[in-house]
Amino acid sequence: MAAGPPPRRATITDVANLAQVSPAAVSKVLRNAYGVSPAMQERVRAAMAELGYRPHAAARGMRGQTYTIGVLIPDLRNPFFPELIEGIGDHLEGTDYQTVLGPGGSTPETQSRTTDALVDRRVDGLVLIAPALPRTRLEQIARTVPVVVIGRHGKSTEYDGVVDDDLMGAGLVVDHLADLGHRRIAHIEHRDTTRGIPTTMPQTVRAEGYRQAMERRGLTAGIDIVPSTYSEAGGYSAALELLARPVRPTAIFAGADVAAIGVLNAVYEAGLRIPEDLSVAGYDNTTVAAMGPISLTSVDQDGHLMGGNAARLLLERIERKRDRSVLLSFSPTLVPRRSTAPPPHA
Amino acid sequence: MAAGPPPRRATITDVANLAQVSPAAVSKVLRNAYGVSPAMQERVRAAMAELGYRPHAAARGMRGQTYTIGVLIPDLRNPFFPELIEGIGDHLEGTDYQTVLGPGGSTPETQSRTTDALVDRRVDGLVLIAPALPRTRLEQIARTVPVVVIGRHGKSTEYDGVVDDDLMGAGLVVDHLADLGHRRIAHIEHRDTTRGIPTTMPQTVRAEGYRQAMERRGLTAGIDIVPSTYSEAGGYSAALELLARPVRPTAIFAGADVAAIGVLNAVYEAGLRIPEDLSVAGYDNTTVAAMGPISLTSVDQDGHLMGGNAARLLLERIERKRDRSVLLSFSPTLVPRRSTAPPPHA
DNA sequence: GGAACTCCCTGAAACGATTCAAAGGGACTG
DNA sequence: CAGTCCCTTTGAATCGTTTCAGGGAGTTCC
Repeated sequence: MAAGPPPRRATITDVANLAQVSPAAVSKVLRNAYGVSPAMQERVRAAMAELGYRPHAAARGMRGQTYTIGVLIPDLRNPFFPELIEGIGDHLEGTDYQTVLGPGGSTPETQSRTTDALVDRRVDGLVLIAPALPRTRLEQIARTVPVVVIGRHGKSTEYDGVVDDDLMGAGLVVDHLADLGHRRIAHIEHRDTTRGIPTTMPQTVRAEGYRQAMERRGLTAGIDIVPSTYSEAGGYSAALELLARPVRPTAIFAGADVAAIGVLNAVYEAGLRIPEDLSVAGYDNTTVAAMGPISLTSVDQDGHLMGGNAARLLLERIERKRDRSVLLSFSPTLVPRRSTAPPPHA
Repeated sequence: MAAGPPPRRATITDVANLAQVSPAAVSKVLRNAYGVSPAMQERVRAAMAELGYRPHAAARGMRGQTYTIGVLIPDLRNPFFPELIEGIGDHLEGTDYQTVLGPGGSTPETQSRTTDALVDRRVDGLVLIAPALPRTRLEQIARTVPVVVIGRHGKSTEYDGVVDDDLMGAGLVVDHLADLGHRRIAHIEHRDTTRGIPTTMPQTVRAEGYRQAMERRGLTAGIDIVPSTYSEAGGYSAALELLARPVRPTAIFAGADVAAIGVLNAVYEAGLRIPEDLSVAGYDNTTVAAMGPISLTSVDQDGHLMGGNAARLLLERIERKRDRSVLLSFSPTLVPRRSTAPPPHA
């Protein structure tokens, strides 16, 4: 109906005046605080509705909370992250909290800047997705504001953690390939050259899981790790290197789907067929992996579940229901597809 | 070195005390405001550094600005959006502004909620990416805070716009296919059933561009639009429908790459070959399109450029350098790949 | 019937910055 | 040398909300 530009946003005082109560009372209603009669509750709500009142988050933050949860997201292109975000958002649905994303980039510097920016904006809690920051920095942040770290394996007393068991995930892939009869299974690892990248990152654990599983299956001789990056270009160059080996591997386990795609490109260009000549597996079970023409065997982490739990842990901290730290480790599952099969002449 | 938890965050007053100046002076230094002597500038900066002072964004927002740019991002999985975000971020690099993303979902209701949440947090400006909100709502928001809308074709006096010329883009695809000899070119359109979705959305313009181009090329009889959704499932089902036609199209132009992927799946399962039996083209030139095994002909929009310009327009508004609205329209380019070729027996 | 509790509710003081009017101090002008 | 002007600096008010210490009005209990 009314379409004119509101000359001024209604404040808590406006509401208080209209409802004939004190601003403090309105504040209580706003926060569902204790000590409010139904009658006043009613009147205040009516006044808020009439004025179209919306609380000023920044002003609230000056004394109390901002009802904002900050999420550091390093790489917007990583198709796994939206799952996490949705998990977080769904868990926060119905609460007064609002998710806000800070694009953090991939370097410790940019991530540090973005995290600071979120802290400056007084978020009530922080979810850090696979942060490339040293542990001391993480703990320093966690002393300022409740923090949940997703995807880092190290434990800390300062913050909570949610991880996928990458050690197990890598094992699932090796077992799957070994069961098919492969003995020479190569692995593409993400090896970051930037200093300050900690060893508790998923890529390191995945490589370690690969190594352990190979040993467990008695395939120590077939261990072959190519350091590269989790990217299409990284997978591509690593695959070229592997295809040039005097004795080629019969299977390539890329530590991430994106890298596996690069492998597919290289294999495609080399004129080899998948899975007849070479098996390829990835990690993350991204939507790309599921596409018909690609059909990539991959490891699935339940991102939605992980995100939801991260949000839960964070709220527990914010609402002071818990004060000791927790590390939640989820088990991944293998999703076999057409990119893996028994090796040639097996 | 010092690792202990700072007992309290330094405030502007702490800085003022240490530097022996007034808080107002510190505030000026902070904002690079006029009327500050180099000497004081120097002393204040030193004090800020010594205390590790960081401005409290919420408190700043109470009177002045928050130095925060809010970005509404409807679908985190859309691989085109990261380009835009990066473009925005790069343009803001070096300024005091920080980008913050609000995950908006795909419905008008959730997008409206997220936008409100950003406004409640007093962002200085708002970039709305392909918002599914009615124009009146957009204008209402724009009267509260500077707004740039990306991807909507309608003009408004209240907000600025940045669009890709989808009419031209669709024409590029049709021309390309027609040049190859195709006459029966089908199009998959995104038809939203939700009420309140305006007709200035890209999908509508793309469909119109397809129609106009077909007529221009004298292929009116070959016009065949399948309403579906821009998603893998949507492309899949639309392709099934098209493949079941008594007279099959020789080329399918999906309005988005994701939908094109669905088409590929269906075609793959039907045992047809691309491009020998059928040509397929998409839109958006996502990373998936470039992958070797897929190699999808697509239309490229320069997202980085568009995002950067959106940020520029927004800053102009925030800094009051301009008060009349602008609509920037960028021209897309065609990226031909292996998924398109002359039709069978041509 | 008075003391002790409960409940609701309120006034005023924060929170950390920005803004604004005005004060102070030189340098320039006539 | 007084008057003007300009530039730097400051004190105090202000933004919208929460917090905190009480104030009043009923109840309950002995």
